[in-house]
Amino acid sequence: MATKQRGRPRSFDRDKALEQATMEFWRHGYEVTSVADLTRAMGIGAPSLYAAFGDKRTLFEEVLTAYGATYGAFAARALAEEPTARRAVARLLREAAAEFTDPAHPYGCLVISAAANCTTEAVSAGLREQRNANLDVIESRIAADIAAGHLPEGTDARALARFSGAVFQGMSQQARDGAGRAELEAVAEAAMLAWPSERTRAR
Amino acid sequence: MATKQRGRPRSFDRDKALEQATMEFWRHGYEVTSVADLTRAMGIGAPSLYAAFGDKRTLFEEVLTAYGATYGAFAARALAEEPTARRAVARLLREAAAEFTDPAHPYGCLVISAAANCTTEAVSAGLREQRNANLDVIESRIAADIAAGHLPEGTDARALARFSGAVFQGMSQQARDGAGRAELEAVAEAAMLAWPSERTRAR
DNA sequence: CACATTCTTTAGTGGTCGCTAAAGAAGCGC
DNA sequence: GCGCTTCTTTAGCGACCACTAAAGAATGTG
Repeated sequence: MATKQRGRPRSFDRDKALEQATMEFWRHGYEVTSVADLTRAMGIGAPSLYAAFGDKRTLFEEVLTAYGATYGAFAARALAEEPTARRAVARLLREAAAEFTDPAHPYGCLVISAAANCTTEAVSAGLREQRNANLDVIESRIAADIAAGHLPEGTDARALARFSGAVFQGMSQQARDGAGRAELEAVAEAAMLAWPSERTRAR
Repeated sequence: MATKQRGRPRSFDRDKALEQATMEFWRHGYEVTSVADLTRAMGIGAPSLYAAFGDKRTLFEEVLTAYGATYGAFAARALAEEPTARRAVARLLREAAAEFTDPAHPYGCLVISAAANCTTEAVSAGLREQRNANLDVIESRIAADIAAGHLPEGTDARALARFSGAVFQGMSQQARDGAGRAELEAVAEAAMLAWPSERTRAR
């Protein structure tokens, strides 16, 4: 309600500015990206940034949310839409190989690389929790498949989830180091060899 | 020759100061660690640091060299001393699980984490090259084993090396995120399931 | 039109960055 | 003792950090 806006209208596209901020944080990480870097990339003055997005930390949190809804959404989709844990992780890693090397944006995963060497404890703790939460999702999917008989009884769900997450994070690092899509797809394929084979419920 | 030192002697232990600098860079990364952080940790004034170690970048390079000869030496040893590529990588990952979680020093691998979000291009390029060089070592060991008949002919040496490196890097990240030694050992063990089984030369 | 509201622009704040000139302190040979 | 050398201490360089007060500009409402 009351969508009538009074006063001088904003002269820039807020979403596009947020997108540019995302690219900056993605490229250089939270700590190293300066407000001057951001304002230059966003094409606005510092007071406009602070008026529209709060301070640097708040802007970064909004960037993270937007990232999770766009570039990072493939991960949640893979883990939610596939019928089994094995297929979910296989798709997660396969799509990560493509996403991490897409030349349309910085390489690797923002949540993994932008958090590195972050001295702002609140930010680094939040990102760490986000990564560990993703591990929990994978683990619970594996546990469910074990309970359903799709994976062998002796399977260590926590270890297999950690392993899968480690490969995911390693792929992000290698994408940053210049690995190409095909190379990362080979890594993803190799990783799936470590998984126990699935069993169909019937039989 | 001419070991006689003239002038006022240095009042601090250079090696211990280097060790303290190593810990700082290891904890916070190259870019985020300030010279003020370093001088505080090393217990010396800024001019003493510059006289003894050059500038920040030169000090970091010396830290890297020292790290490779001590905390990071296990990796080169594992890759050099084991008879086969498979055993070399298995040992590399197993020992990494212990090393990355040793409470006597910061978690993870300095070469991997200290380079993250490093805007000083010379530094980040050097570290990237070091990581890629390690990949090459693993790949050549695998290729040698394929040639010697220890690994199946169809084995993709580059992919298997990249996979192993990705797990190594992922383990470093997870150690930084709080994973314990046992958990990382489980990851290492899982990773080795992706390797083809070895064949002895005598059929 | 005047006025209130909200944005942008200009120009800074105190603090920290990597780094260093200059002066004082501590060892050597003589 | 004196001078020479090399270190440490003090103090501060210009540049950048995240952030903001104040003034000007652009819209709405009356």
